[in-house]
Amino acid sequence: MTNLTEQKLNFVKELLSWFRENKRDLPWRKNKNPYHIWISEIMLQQTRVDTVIPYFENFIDKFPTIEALANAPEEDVLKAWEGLGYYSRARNLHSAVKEVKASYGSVVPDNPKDISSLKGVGPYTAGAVLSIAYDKPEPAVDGNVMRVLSRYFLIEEDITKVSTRTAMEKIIREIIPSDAASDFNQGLMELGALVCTPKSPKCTTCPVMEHCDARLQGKEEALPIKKKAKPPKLEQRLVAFIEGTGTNEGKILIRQRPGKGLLAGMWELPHYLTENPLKDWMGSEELNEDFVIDQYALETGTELGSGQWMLDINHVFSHILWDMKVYQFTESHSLIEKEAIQLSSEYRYAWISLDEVDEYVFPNVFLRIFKEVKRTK
DNA sequence: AATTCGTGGAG
DNA sequence: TCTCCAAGAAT
Repeated sequence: MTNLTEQKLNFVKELLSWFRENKRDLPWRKNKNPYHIWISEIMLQQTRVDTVIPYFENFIDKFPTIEALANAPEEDVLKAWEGLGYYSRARNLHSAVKEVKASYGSVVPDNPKDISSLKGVGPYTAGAVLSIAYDKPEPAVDGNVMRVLSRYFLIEEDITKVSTRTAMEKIIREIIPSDAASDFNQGLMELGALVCTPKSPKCTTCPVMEHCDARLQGKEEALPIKKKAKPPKLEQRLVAFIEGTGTNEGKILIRQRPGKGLLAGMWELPHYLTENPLKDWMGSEELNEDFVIDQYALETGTELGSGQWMLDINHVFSHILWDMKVYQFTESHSLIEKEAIQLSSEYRYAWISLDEVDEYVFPNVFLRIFKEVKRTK
């Protein structure tokens, strides 16, 4: 460390001092338990701190140790993740924890090679766990860090590019203090979260504002450079809220999605993508209901009675916008044997009462539909 | 390199 | 209401 500029040395000193005075009291900062740090880092991927806190506390309560999580059924793990989004994180975490139990004596690996081999652990998470839990001087470059660095050093590269992140990891390796890696990395992220915010950065109270190149040139609001994401693709979907008759009296029909892709393995109400999205649903309600009846028959070989509009609801994913209309149907009669339902479809089906909803894992949009239905009835 | 993975809060 | 986006990883 002989060619460090004064700008860099100043940055480390002021950042550490600021962090130790201003760090938030967060649940995963109560101790240095590597398992806890790991869980928090997975949950925090693309997810706000305030959203994560209750999930983290419940998760640690349900699965206090590596062994407890490794031994838990996947369904229980997903249930604890319900509503948090990006459900592959939960599956990968569960798989990785089993691997830690099997291959590392239930101890979270403390070196880059081993920890990076775990499912769901990428460059950021590997560095975060190694530095925060084990004080290893590894970079943990997330969106906060890239925003802070891009401003402080006036880096005008697109931060959505991998090459930009690796360049920043190189900068961190040059300046990360070997005796304070944990506080340094956390300090960078904390500064980005509390002071060097995306909009209206609070430069007047920033501990490193004096040498911040972006601020000195009045460019802090223009950084970081980030390519705009494509708008979500519109999908108009017709949802079937099907109430059972006979032995299914008082129940509704749900189905489980395939194990891969969007909302993998989650339960939902049956719903069908319209072929030609008509702007603002110009088609008639009758045509919509007939479409559902036809699609449902094709998928399950079972007939539905006439439908009735229940509610409209939208849900935005990162890349898809579901514009949904929910119709209520009653089970009419089976065209074929009930057991055949599962044979003609990539979905599994189940009749449940609304009171049993909490025994299955549903993505948020369907929980909202259930809540609305319960409120209305 | 570009796309696919959820959700909800802030302005 | 609309836009952005938050402690990213896998493919």
